[in-house]
Amino acid sequence: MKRNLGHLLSRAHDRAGRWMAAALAEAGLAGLSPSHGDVLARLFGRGVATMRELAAFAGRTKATTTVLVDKLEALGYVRREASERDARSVLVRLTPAGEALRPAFRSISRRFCAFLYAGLTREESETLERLLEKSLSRDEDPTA
Amino acid sequence: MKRNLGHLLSRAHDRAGRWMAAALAEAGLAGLSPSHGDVLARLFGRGVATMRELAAFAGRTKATTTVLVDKLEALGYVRREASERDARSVLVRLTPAGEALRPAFRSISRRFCAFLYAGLTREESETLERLLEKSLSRDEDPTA
DNA sequence: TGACAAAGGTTAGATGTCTAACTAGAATGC
DNA sequence: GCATTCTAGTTAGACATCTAACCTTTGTCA
Repeated sequence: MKRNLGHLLSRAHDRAGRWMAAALAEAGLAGLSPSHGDVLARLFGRGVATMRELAAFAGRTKATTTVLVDKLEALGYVRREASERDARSVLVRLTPAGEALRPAFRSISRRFCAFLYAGLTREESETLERLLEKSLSRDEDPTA
Repeated sequence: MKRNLGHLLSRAHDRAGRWMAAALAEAGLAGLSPSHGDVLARLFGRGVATMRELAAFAGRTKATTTVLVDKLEALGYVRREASERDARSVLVRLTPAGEALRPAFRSISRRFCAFLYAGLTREESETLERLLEKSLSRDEDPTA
């Protein structure tokens, strides 16, 4: 035990982020970040979502999500709509151009998994996921 | 197997970063980021280091490290010195004010470990480290 | 020795991210 | 029914980070 879990997490996270940024660029989506990918992934799964849902899914704040959606909207991949049920709420939906990204995203997603789990056996992969989930599942700040 | 290792890594990394930022603020070091902590940690271990060494240790680029050291220097914790052996090189050294941070950093480091490994048995902790290291140890971009 | 490449650092500009403050609409409670 | 409080989202300002371009010094090699 080297007690360097912090460093390992940092390196693993950085590497995953770099891989994803490169993959997005390679797919003709230069300028999009992994967080933009999270937003799109959510829309591919649900079709429509509020800003709040997108923020929660991407693990970013509302403010950041506003900027992320601004960019996707400027690029023509999504559009904002007013919600009928709640006038405060904004619904984000894929445009046809956004829908057209779906196959590229499936490919990226599949290769991303292959990248992340490369070098690990199936059993090791499951163990790694289980331990990370266990580590994350306790109360938010046990030292407070 | 949920195939969500990317999300898990992201969450774990974010959480560790937030914990560290809060701990630094609590120690009277508000405004310092985990990367500043990495730079200081290296100096506590080695006493003196070049920009290049600090960048490698913190896992940041040279440009970022310049900014990090700028801030630590402005706060009076480190100072830059010319290297005698290589006129291109800059040596970074702790000032007395920087040295004075050492005990606070020991405490933070210890509590950080306790935080990261909380909820895991010793064996689980070792397994988690080993699997992350194994995952990180392959070639940089096997999909290229 | 002299040209050219490589390496250490910095600077400039862009971007993703955060917190804090703000607007506007919905819920709650007396 | 009206005031208070809460919630959804945006904006402004700050900061860490990156890449690209640059300067200076060192190393290489013919």
